[in-house]
Amino acid sequence: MESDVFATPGHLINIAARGFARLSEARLKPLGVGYLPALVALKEGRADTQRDLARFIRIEQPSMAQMLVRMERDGLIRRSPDPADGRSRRIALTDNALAILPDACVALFRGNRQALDGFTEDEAAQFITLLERLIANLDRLMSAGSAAQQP
Amino acid sequence: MESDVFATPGHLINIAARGFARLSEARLKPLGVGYLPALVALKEGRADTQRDLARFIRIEQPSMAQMLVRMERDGLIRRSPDPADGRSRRIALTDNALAILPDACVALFRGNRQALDGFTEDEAAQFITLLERLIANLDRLMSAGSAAQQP
DNA sequence: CGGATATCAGCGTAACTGACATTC
DNA sequence: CGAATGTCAGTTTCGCTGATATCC
Repeated sequence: MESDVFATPGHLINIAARGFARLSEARLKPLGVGYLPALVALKEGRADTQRDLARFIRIEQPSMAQMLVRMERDGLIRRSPDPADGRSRRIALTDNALAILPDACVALFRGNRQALDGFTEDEAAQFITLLERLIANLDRLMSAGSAAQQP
Repeated sequence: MESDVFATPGHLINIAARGFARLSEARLKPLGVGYLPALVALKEGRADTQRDLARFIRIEQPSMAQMLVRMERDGLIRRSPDPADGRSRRIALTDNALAILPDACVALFRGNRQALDGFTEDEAAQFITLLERLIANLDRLMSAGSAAQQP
């Protein structure tokens, strides 16, 4: 069985993820790499509380909280008490973030386009589709927990 | 132009990588997730010094060194002075690592197979190919970017 | 000496768990 | 009261850079 560990999706995806991270870090210079999904989610109104953001980004609350602290430190968000719920805080983008976001998105899209250099339209589209199917499988495996084991 | 940040390869790959990491962490219970590539590289004789391992795994030397410290701490490797080169140390797998590795690889392959559940043979093969092309593109982008630094 | 190998020291991010406080 | 929201504290992993030792 010539199964090559170094040609598994898991390993390759890990390499690709690190490559993207480094490229993005170089290009979105002043901006934390991991911030963008949260910033865009906020801008598009997909979430405006820590809880919703954490669910959307798919991380736990403390991780989200920590990121929000950094984002606030970096002047990207502001948090104000929620009048309707004393436990909650409303998260809003600062003007600075709104000013930076468009360029950051442009850089992001450009990096993604270049990463797909040489891909035909069909290949790019299928790649996205396959990735989404793979992620769905991983979700299913995790939520199914350690109970399900079928070869 | 569809500008959905949440459907970019970079973002999806990042989600997939975290999914794989969590799945692997759950399955390779006693084993550090990131260890496997190094362990397999050692077993297959693809590298036996820190320098070669770092190049193969594609991380910097201090990162590799730190991982080797953890691996040594966890009883997976042993390092002995290289008689032919006083600077270098030969890295060898312990019996414990050799005993654990096969099962770990089985678990790894099973996870990868399950992640590709529903993929046809062609889809799986093409997915790998596209990933490798994407990684090559990222490599090119990074080396080009750092090489063309002119003040 | 100059270059390669490894290590030390320190930083930053990203995630986790567990234990609260506060408030609905 | 019980559940939800958020924060605090501590840990681990992983990666980086920069600054040495040491050796070829």
